[in-house]
Amino acid sequence: MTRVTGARERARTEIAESIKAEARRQLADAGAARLSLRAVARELGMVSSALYRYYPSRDDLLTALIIDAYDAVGSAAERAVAAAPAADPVVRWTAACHAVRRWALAHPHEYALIYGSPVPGYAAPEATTGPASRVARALIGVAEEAADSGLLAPAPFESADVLRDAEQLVRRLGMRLHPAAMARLTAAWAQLFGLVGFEVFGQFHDVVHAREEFFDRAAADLGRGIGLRSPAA
Amino acid sequence: MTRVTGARERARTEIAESIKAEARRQLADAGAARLSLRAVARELGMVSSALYRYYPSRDDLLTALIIDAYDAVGSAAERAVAAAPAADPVVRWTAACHAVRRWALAHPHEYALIYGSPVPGYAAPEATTGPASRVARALIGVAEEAADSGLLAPAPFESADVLRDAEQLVRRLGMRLHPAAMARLTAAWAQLFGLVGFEVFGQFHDVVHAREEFFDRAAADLGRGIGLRSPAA
DNA sequence: TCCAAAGCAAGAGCACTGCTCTCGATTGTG
DNA sequence: CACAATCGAGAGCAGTGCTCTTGCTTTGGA
Repeated sequence: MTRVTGARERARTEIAESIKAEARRQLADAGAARLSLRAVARELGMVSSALYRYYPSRDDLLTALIIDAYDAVGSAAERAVAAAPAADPVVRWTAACHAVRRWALAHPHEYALIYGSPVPGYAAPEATTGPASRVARALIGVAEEAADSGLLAPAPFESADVLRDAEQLVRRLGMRLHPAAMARLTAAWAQLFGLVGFEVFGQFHDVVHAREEFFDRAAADLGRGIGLRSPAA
Repeated sequence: MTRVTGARERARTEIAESIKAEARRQLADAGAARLSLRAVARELGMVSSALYRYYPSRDDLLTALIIDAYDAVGSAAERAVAAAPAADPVVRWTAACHAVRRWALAHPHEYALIYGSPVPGYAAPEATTGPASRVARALIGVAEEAADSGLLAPAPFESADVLRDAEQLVRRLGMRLHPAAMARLTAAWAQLFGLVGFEVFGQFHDVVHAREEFFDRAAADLGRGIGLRSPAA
């Protein structure tokens, strides 16, 4: 895959990469709104106009950061699921949830970039949709395995339209979860980010102090809500 | 309450109000990031430096808008609860949820301002905490009434620390809900805004199409999850 | 090997931003 | 009436994203 490339091309991707790295540093420091192309260029010892050779606009640079961020949470969730014991779907589910939360707390500004208010006038390009679904795929994977082991209780979702949406979605993602379960999982997916977002964005300030425990219980309930069951001991 | 005030003072609050109104218009149009003091001043026929007599900084103007936004969602939720039939807590709960969702969809940028990523370097002043809790209070009210009518099933929350947080919170808000119920409600509260936020911020694009129905079921499940029960027919 | 073409950094410049400061004019009050 | 507080206007500062032009360097083909 790693084709041999000319010196120029190699230098180009290298510079583009260090621009992104510096941008990510500033993003982590001060947030997306304060990310300045000029400051990035300055820090890299180049003039601001030179930077436009690598990223045609601020939005393009942000898009690159967005894709990386989606990949980072996604892979964190995947790794957490892979590392969790295969036997108990509820444990696997909460492991994925905790991974998302941990990543979000460790990278609040990157989290805000992808799950917070969208940047003004910014439309997510197609390129982001793939990485954006990695967390969802990980969660769906847990539910599918549970279903295979007979540990996914049937939980109906009484709406033909919603079930149709769910079926379409499962097909598009190339997965095989039952539509009703998929519909409930979609809700749980959104609700998970409600929990994480409130904590990251400070809405739990002076409201919840025992946050890890609170989240753990809430996440487990979320998993049980979509029908996940622990194996009988 | 409405004290008689001098002409100057009256003019002052009037101007401050029209600044806020124009700012809200621009916020609704383009989002918080694109809200420009200079543009507001321009639209009002004044010079930008004059505006600083009324709002010492952009953040102060934003704070005023934030308070108004919290009040707007809060009152929408309160009115929805008041208008819903008193007999069925689940219906009352979902009515509040729908009110929040409707308001959010109608005012996406204001929603983003209060429940999206916090503006960089902006710390919510004390003055916002009151209005910020109105939605939560409305939801808690529904749960309390349900408990009074015997329609709140006991739903434990197995964590002493979390229960202590919940108890503290209930006391601070001057309410009387059972701590375990409060803990679950806190989670449901955050999850509700997960559902709403994902829809408003476009995360449901190409994922959920039957959104009203989807939300309705999810919100009802949320209510049942904290123990709300419909009265036996 | 030579040369045109493409890629690149640099600088100047445009229109915009939040914010500060100063300077007169206006206003309400002692 | 006089004085002090308040106010609007303007200039100005430092910063932003982005464009365009000017030369220099690297590259690939004749």
